[in-house]
Amino acid sequence: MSRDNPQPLPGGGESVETVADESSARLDKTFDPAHFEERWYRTWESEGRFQPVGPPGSPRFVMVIPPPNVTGRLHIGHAFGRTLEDILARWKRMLGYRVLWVPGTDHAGIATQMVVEKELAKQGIDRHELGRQKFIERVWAWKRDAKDNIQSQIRRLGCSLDWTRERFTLDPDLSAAVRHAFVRLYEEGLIYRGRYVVNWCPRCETAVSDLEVVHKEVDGWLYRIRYDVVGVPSGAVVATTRPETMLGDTALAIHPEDPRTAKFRGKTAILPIVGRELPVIEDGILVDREFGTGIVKVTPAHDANDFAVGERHGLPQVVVIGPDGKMTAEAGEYAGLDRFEARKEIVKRLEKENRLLGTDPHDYSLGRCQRCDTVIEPYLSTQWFVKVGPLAEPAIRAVEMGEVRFVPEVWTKTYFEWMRNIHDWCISRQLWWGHRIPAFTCANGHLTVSEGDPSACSTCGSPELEQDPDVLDTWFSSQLWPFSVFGWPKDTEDLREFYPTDVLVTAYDILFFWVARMIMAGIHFTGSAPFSTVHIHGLMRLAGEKMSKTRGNVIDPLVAISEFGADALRFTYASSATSGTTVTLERERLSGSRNFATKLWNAARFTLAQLEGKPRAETFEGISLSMPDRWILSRLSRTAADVNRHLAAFRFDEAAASLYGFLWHELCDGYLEMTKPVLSGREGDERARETVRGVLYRSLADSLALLHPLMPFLTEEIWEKLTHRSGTLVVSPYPTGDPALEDLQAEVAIETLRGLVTRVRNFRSERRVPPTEPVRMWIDPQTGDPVASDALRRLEPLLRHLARLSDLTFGPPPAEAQRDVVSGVAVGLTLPPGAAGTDRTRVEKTLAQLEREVGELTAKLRNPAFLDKAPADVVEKTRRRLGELQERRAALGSIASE
RNA sequence: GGGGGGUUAGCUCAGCGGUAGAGCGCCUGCUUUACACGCAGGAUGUCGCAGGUUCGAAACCUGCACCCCCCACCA
Repeated sequence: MSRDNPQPLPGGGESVETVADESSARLDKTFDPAHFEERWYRTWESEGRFQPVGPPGSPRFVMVIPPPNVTGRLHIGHAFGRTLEDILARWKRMLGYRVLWVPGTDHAGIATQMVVEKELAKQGIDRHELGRQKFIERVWAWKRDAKDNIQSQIRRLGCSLDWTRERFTLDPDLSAAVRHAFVRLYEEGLIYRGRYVVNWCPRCETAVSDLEVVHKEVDGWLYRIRYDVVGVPSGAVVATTRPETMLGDTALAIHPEDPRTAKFRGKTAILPIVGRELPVIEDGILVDREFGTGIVKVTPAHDANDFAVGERHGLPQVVVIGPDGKMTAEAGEYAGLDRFEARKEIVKRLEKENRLLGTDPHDYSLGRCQRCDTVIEPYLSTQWFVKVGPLAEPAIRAVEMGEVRFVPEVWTKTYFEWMRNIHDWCISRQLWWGHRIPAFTCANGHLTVSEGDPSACSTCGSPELEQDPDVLDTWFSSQLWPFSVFGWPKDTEDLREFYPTDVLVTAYDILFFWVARMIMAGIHFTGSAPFSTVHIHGLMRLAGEKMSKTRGNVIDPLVAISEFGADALRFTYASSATSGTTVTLERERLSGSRNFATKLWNAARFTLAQLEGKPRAETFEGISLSMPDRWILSRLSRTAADVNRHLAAFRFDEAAASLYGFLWHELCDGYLEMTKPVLSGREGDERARETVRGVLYRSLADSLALLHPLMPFLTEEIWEKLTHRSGTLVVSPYPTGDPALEDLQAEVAIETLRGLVTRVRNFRSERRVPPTEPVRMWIDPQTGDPVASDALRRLEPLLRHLARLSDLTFGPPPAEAQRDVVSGVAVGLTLPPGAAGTDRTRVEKTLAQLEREVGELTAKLRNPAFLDKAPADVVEKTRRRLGELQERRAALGSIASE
């Protein structure tokens, strides 16, 4: 089935296929989701189904989409999260909530800039040739395409987002929110500018935050180098993993209380190669007495620790590695060399000068750029920072007080760990794509930070102002997303009505990048946490391998949709959504979901064919329902209750499993087969048929409704044929279970019936009896649950039909019968004379197992401690079970001992 | 260095104090008029290892082993 050319359809929502009445209730014989998926999406959207309905102030359910980056297309992991959100949105909508789910995209500063740079590089263009203005225009063009792609992908998935409220982090109003937030934090002293050693990517040529540095353990070397010290003939031996930085050394440091290094106190060392004099300083914070030689070289411009030491001791900062990762003029003869080349050269030189005393294997963690994997360089530069501590405190409290809760709960601890050890956040980026920092410098060097573009310096009034060329970390704007989409900082109606939101769904990889910062920003700027529940799902893996863009194994959800259908992909997501940190997407599971969709389709075809043009019971009150009717309605009600419970607990996997089990194994395998004798006219009267039709209708209708959040397209398509109403399932009431329909007696009776049927089939199978061969069955009416036994008499025709019995007798079985006990009911089965005999090995195997279990339970019941301490119901249950096992053993034993 | 998670059927995973489960795969039958993307039946688990708590442990506790994440400014 080709999904590439969806049927062209006339625009507008009412565009449903116009077919004559007679066949309008029929479904195509073959199930092809391509025939209706896109059509239904257009219908829903054009009818405004995704916009909040109901009066403002009525119970609402609000989510904002985690805005996808406009770097390219969505992968299978994004589609996973959006599917979970859509399940919640559709579920809540059907429950009658005023649902709003806000769509949008993120400009994703560094990521998008890199993608476009790469694109340009293919054409041999460097961004610097284009210049800032022209380059940004190119990025905007890229953004438009990417946004369109993402939007169409999300639509194909079926996500019920209110597209009339779509936002982009660089939209004018969202940009205004960013400037407002920046200025406010600046004025509160929570944003500051300063010259510090920051994480610098020499390839991206920008500063990055701590979170954007990925640490990996490497097998490295520790170089031991001898520095001459005036007045100490032996010199000082220092150890370093980065010899190239020694050119920037401006001191040696010792611990003030370390006797080993006391002789260096107050001395002056000579920096090898360079010849610079280095004071020996004493610093108890930097120097660990336990480690190495007890002497540390201090390089304030190339190490964050050394920088702090330099500040404490007023040391000069000598920058020897430039922003491009090449040695600077300060590096003398090494100027222009790449930092790693320089390391080799310097090591060679030290060896030659006999200063390299040794290289020891040394494992350490090396930071790399999250985006390009380049080794991060600690680099001294002027940057903007957020002082995070004061913001973190209330955000920690909000989670402690339960104002925000994580599901699953394990993530709470991770959140606390990070928040309680939080560091200031470097927010300036030396990029072109993003929000320009609203800071201006005048000709006299004064700084003006302003929400609007200022016309004059706030200090000296100079009109010559230059805006800071840097942009903000993309997460600075993302953290405002849950309220900036509603118009903050303006006091808009939307903000009042839809903020704070209810649920945020995201993967754990952006817990710190985004979730934690949203909580901080939300509380700080609006006074409320931006959501009450955060559902954290695992990262999507594809059949065992980790999925990442760099590995190139990113799969476009559209590929999966075209092969299996959107509903199948969604159902697979739901049923795979276990609480672990990784979620595996298996091809086999996709085809399983597709099969499930087909199953439902065919069950619906059967049902529709039965209902077509015939009367059915509209209500079940005051009419007599058969045991199977009562059973399926009871199971339907319980399933509805289960599904609601599971969705409320974010257990999408359990919800999917409940629906799968009910629809396939109870409705299809069970009830549909039970109705056939009645529907075909072989059993029952017209009134019974009307009742069955009514139950079928109700079962299918409720199943469709229950399944709709998971499989919206298919269910809506069938719903239309079933109810003759177009596009209404999306807003139909969600079944929550009807206690009046729950019927324990019917469930016990039918389960017993099904057990008996299975026993007969199993009997045939083990004797290799073809279905045409007659099998006789006896049921001992004295045994089993009295209600069930009584019901079985009335179910006799059904039992005969399902088990294909030639004869069924209520009475003690003859001696030659194969006896057994099923759900407490004693039965006997016989074959016509001359048929194959008992399968001894099988019976004996079962007997052996029974023997073992009987032994275990007997011992348990002989144990006084058990009788004394276990709850009475457990003891009673054990007794009953032992009784059943013994009965079964006796029944089976009678034939085994023949 | 700190923290978290995992180890259950061939595979992917539920279960988290009272008889070991699902889906897929596997084996055996099947023109049972909705469905072979199906129907029916079946096999398969010292629940990582060792102790402990308990009448009772896959589940709780303590070690151990192996895997996977995250955080971290020890030269």
